[in-house]
Amino acid sequence: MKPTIYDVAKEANVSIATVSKVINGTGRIGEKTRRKVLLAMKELNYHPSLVASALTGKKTGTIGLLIPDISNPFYAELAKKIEDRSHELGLSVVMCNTDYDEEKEEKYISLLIRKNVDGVIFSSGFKTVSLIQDIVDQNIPVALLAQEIPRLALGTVAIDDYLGGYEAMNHLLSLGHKNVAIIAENVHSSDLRLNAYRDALKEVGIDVHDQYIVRTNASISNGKSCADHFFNLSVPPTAIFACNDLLAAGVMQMAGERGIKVPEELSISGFDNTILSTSSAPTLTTIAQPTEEMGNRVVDMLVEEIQGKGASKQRIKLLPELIIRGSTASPKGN
Amino acid sequence: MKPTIYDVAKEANVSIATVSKVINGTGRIGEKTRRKVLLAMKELNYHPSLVASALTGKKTGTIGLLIPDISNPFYAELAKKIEDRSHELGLSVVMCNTDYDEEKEEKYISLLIRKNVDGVIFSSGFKTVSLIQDIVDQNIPVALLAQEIPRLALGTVAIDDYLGGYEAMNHLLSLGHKNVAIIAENVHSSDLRLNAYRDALKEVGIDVHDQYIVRTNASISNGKSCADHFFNLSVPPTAIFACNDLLAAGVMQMAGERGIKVPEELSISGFDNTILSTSSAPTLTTIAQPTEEMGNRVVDMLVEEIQGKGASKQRIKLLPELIIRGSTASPKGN
DNA sequence: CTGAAAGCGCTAACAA
DNA sequence: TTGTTAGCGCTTTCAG
Repeated sequence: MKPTIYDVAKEANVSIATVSKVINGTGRIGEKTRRKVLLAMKELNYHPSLVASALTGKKTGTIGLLIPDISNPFYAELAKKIEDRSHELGLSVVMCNTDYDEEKEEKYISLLIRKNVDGVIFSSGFKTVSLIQDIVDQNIPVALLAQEIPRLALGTVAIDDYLGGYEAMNHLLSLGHKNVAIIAENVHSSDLRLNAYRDALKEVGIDVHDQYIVRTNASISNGKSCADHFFNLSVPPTAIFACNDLLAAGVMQMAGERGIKVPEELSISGFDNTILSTSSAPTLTTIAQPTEEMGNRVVDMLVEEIQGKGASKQRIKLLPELIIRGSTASPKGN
Repeated sequence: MKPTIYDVAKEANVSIATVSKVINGTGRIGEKTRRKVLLAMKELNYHPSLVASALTGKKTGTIGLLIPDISNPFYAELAKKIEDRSHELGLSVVMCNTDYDEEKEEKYISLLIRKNVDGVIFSSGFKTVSLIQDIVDQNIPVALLAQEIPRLALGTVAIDDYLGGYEAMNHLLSLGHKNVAIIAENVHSSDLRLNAYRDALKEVGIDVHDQYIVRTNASISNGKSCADHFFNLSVPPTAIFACNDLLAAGVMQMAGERGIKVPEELSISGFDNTILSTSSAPTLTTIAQPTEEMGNRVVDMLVEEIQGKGASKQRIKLLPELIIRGSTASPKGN
């Protein structure tokens, strides 16, 4: 069996209270006894049980991370930063991949509550907002990432999606494109990017055509089929704004398959600035999200909540940045 | 405060033992009481604490996943499959991103022990083998993924790396390449791929030149610098076998920067068949690992260990598959 | 400076 | 069928 605090106490000839104190550095302990105890712990290869200490009211040192799809490079990057920062702060993270599936979301929420996690980070793409309320009701600190929920007073770290959308559109329009399509996601952030899309078009006096607007879930294959749809229109767009790099990669692939040259015949802008945007050819013009800062700040925000100290809740909006690469150019004959 | 089993018992006018029984479906409970209890649980929005039940000797329902870099698409994919399967089986997974850092490895091992996880999956890239022994000593079930450790009698799911390396080399050589370089990783699986590299060359009577062999860590930028190194040789290789897609992507980028045409002037083979291999242009010839099956089987294997039933430990070697795409061709003048 | 003892929320005999 | 009770391993007063 795994050694317990009793074993250590016996080995060191002290009481369990004493052992507990040296483990936690609480109370005053004589240098000799401390050594004795430390030694006994080494000897027995003792690892204090977090389960037991959690039961006595201490924190579990665990946070939950709800993320829609870890195989999307953007989320993978975010997860990595979150994990990094959490680890620095001595927290471990339970990865909850929801696959945009409400049932999984629900199961995970319940699980996290039962696990007594210290807090949870909800990342973009969360469908069932009412579930978040469930967790808030349990007095479990929550932080929102890359997703703002207007009606919930929760600490949030996000980027300005409207601005990001506007930057992408502005770039495309200033290159001279008139027929610009958009592939948006079925999540809130895409609503804002879509608003920017519409506003940007109106601003330069271009009508918004519904046939140029499509919504889907993030994946390369969906990007391909949406592109295919656009290419089949009687007046195909000369530029496509894909609301994430995965979709953009799909568009680029389909363009390749149809023999459509990028950027000569078709300009493409992605969103997220993932690893995909530099590994494609041509490289992808995209909107960068500061994943590292987002990850750090959301963890820090959550930890502050957990420790109950400090700053009142806030919504932090970081600014996206347009990264111009090889997939965008002026339309032919411009 | 969060409701406890006592609150539920009081609300339902029964004892806590009864409540416990209906929660776990153990013992025999009258239909009426069961309903009463269930109702009380709903009313109070009660979630049984896993922490408490874990302390009484039950499983924690948690496994640890040690992975070197979740932002590497191959690992992200693997993590996703593992998470999927675990979730199906009612397990949650603590993500431990080690960054190939021995200190992090060590901290995580200790953490997982303290957390009383039911088992842990060590994925390729684990440096400090002795640490694995630590966890085995604690009687915590372990499964190895994509990484075989010859001296440890542990359940393992991996691919046949030698075969994978051989397939890649065989493809390159049969295209007529004579000067083939390799970029290997600093992990065990690359040893095997490197062996295959050497054997394949010898088989066709080509000398193995050390200048064509480089080892590094997986990243695009390392791929670029290794490629740069090769391009500067007096006799640059006409083909490069990169031991993973990240490195291959780097090679492709550097080739682009130097104006070297792929595949006309340089053939590239990757390894892993990640999302990168289809999003690049040209698309990348690579060796596919069956991530889904690997993920499923390693989880199943671990669970069997945990449940103590069944099959003796085994090493499962799945077979890799060569995927020929656009980045390889016969060398010029062949 | 050190130890005894009362819980934390739940499970699992054992009684009733 | 239901309840009583003794722990699980640890923290934390409160005494000594």
